[in-house]
Amino acid sequence: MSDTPIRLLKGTLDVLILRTLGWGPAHGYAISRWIRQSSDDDLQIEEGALYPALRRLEEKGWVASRWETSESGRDARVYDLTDVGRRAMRLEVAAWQRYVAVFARVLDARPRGSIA
Amino acid sequence: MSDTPIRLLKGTLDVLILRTLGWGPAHGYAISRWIRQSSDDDLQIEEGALYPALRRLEEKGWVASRWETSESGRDARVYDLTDVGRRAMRLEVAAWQRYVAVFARVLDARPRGSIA
DNA sequence: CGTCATACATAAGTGTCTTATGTATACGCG
DNA sequence: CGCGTATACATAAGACACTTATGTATGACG
Repeated sequence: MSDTPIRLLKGTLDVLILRTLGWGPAHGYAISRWIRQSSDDDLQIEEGALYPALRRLEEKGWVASRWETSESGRDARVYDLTDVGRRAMRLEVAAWQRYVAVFARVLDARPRGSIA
Repeated sequence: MSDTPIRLLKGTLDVLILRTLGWGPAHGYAISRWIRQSSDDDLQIEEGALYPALRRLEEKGWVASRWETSESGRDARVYDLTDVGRRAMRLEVAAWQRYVAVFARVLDARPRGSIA
């Protein structure tokens, strides 16, 4: 949409990945592509952020991975939400929405008189 | 509101400070208090985050500071938006809202079939 | 006169991002 | 057949902005 891709705020990538995997198993490249496409090219996930993030999620037990070979013969590591991960996804999405709501409260708040 | 204060996402503090100073000059402690109060105690700004952030904003030329002594005799460093800072505030608020909108697009997007 | 709220400051540690670099395969095209 | 592009993964180095911990100091209140 915009001319320049938006810079990711640190700590906000995991929920995007989790939500994406909520639609079904996918490999890293496909996750990245889905986020880019569904954001209308506003979000470009760098590989240097994506793969470490997938590792972290796997270490937390929220996703599981396995190597697969597609019909075309290409190898790819396919990620899938675990049961814990699916619950975490819902919690993380809710946490993000809470964050947004809290910010809206502060940004919209109007003081009576001086705040100092 | 919640039992535990929300953890700040990195990179999201500046816009809160700028918006707060948009209501008028204030010293650090008052900025922190205003953010806490207007967020209904959800956001607690740590001093280790606040003062470095104010320094950054001053180095960018978005805020200016001066030492003042209140009627009670206490010294405090009072911050105020510069003209550039006031424009930056509007841009930063808009950038945050854009970020939220982009995230909503991704989180709400529904694939047709598999994304992989 | 002790404790709490106010007020500022900085160092050390942490985590997650960007940038840069490397490897390797499939596919279309001329 | 050779070449560029898209696909696919991985990691190191660096930057940056938080948290945690610590320190100093004053005013107000009981």
